[in-house]
Amino acid sequence: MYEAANAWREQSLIGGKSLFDPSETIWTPELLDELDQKFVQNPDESGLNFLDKLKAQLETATPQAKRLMAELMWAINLFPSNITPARKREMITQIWSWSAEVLPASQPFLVDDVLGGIGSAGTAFNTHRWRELSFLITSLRALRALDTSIQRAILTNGQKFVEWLEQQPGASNRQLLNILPFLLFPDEFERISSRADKVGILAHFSSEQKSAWNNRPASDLDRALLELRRRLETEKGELIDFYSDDLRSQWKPSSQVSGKSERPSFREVLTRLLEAYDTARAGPFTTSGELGSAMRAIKQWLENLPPVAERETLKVKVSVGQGGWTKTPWIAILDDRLTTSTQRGIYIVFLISEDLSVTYLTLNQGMTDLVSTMGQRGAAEEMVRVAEATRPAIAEFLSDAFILNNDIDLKSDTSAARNYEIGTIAYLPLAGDDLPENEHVIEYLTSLINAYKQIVDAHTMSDKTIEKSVPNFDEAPAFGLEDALQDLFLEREEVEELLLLWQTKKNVILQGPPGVGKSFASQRLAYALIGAADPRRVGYIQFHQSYSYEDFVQGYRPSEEGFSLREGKFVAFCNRALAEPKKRFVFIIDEINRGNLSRILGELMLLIEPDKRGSKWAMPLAYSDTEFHVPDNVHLLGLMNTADRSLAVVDYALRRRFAFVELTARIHTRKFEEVLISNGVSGSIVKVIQNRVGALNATIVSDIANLGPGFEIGHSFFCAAPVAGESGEDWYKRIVKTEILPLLREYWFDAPSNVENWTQRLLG
DNA sequence: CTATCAATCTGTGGGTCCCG
DNA sequence: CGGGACCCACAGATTGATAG
Repeated sequence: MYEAANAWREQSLIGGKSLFDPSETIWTPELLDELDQKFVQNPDESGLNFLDKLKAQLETATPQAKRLMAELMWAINLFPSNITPARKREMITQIWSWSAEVLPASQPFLVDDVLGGIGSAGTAFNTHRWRELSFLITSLRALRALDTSIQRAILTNGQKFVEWLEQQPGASNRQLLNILPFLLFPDEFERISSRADKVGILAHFSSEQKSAWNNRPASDLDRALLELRRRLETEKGELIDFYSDDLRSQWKPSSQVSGKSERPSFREVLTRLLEAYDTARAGPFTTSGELGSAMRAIKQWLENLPPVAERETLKVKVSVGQGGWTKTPWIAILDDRLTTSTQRGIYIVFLISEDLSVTYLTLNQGMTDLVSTMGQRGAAEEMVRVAEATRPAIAEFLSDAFILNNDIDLKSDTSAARNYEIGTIAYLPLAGDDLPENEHVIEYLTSLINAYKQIVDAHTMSDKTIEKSVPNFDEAPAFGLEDALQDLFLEREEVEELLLLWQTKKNVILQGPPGVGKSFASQRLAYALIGAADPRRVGYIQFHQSYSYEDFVQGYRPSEEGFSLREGKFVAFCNRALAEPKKRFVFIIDEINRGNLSRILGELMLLIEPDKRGSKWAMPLAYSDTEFHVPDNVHLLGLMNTADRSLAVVDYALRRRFAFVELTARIHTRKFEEVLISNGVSGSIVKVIQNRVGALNATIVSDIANLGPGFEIGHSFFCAAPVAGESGEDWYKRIVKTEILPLLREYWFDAPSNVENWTQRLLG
């Protein structure tokens, strides 16, 4: 590419010869004047595409002028990488062909290597192509009017070139003003086509503001950039690229969303979408106007929903059709680690029935890909198989309102609708005229996203590639002590001891202050105990004040035909464990101290004891006659926050049935240092954390009257890496301000001076 | 019912221009 | 100075139509 650019300079700009056919001299003032007449002075405002208009404009031009136009087109297309080489070739040969001459075959200047492009010029370069082309023609005409020796000087000296080019009429805002100097003098100019980016880089790395740089001529910017590049390269000792992820995040921070307006209700945004769609589908397909805004509105609503917003990998897509109206509009939430398209994989999707009477919130599967590989029938079977394998793994994460089958009716006869119906794993119908309140929608979605996360985790942990697209729970990968140790802050002996204790006592409680990684550890320990990273065999619930026996064991729930007896989460889990007695199962109860244990467990209080497992202890449950027991292969893991003062003293019943394991803050361990360093935090910041937070913890521990060891600040607050572009110091301050200080205010709510004092000490 | 296709969309850009 | 409008090219997505 650089060679081609150089050849262009020597052969055409200086020599005046045609690039593709050097026997002819076409880069002449006369031909440039002709193109100026036909093209620059003769704009075509009609609605045709660029090439058609150009053809008409050049209708009466000489063959030489047409060939020159083809080569000009070549020149302005040398830089952009956002236009494919094939497209570039097509345009160039087409223009050349208007001259009634075939482009000599096997052009070295038209191969992919030359036309592949060197940097994106963005859409504007295409949109404003006519401006760029006019600018090039005008400038070259001006160049030719100069003395030959001056022409030569300009074309061989980068500084002279840019100073001359920026003087040409219409130069401001032309991307060629950035592109041409780089093409001809790649060592002196940046590979940047945008003035805005140049200004952005300079403003970031210098003391001058954007506005100051904006007022400078292009040559100043380029000189300053060259200096900057040399300085940075000396500092870093390696070549730099301003568009490398590392540097780019520094000078071009991603735009942040401003959450200014009040959040509308889900009911409003969905109703608005339905009404706009209903109105629009009477006419020809288009998503402009009200329908488009309604689609954007619901997309934004979902994107800003906390459980979606806090997971970067979740993407929202909305569709009402493509080319034609779909009978089944949908709004999907996809995790891009599993799938980026509704054509494959598992995802969350709202499906709207054709008559708009009902919207189903579903967990569903992409079908298009499957159909293309295994045919309609095979795909249908596969989807049913996947749905059946997935349901048990997610059941306990889903809100009770969900129904775990594919019995939905989209009231449409299209194949798309039928495939959605077949692929449904779980669903929740929302009646169009009676949509739930925001809080309920959020609750449903949160539980569904939680369930979805299990599937994605199983998928990513099993290290299967997307082609398999569906997690295979039957082949959950082995997970052993070593795997657990990799991520945990615990010593080998501690974990071995814990696992041994857990195997014999069956029930363990992990307790500790906030931020010691209890939740994180619980999953790894569970996998280590069962020997496989198999989410199907790990249950999880979180207790709260209103958690009840009915939720946990069994109870009557409202259903279509009045009330029906339903299994609680734990009983359902035990029944699954019963079916596979050779395998271990783990049930995790987060915040176990927040629920009223004897009220929630009822008679199970007795049955969970390690020596009361097995069928001989089976007894009927409160609401039914069938006998129940907790199988031997079910292990319980409770999580308890020792700094939670909202609860009463842990009662004796709990003490007697669970073994207690204490997790402590591990700020002074080598592991802690390693994790932080690998996150890009400097050693000095690590020392600062260890000193200051260590001192704080010492104070907390010694404050026996109010606090004590159970209130220490845990290490995991600092285990999240700095965000892109954030310095180690900013990161530390952010964690302190957003995580640690709020906690301290709670701890010392009656001693604000303590908080004040520690705010100073922590922030230095 | 299935397989394939044509038509037309959206998403995504290292974009600019212009308004408030 | 932020944000919307602009509306090109490409790649890929989506869906109804059509033929088998």
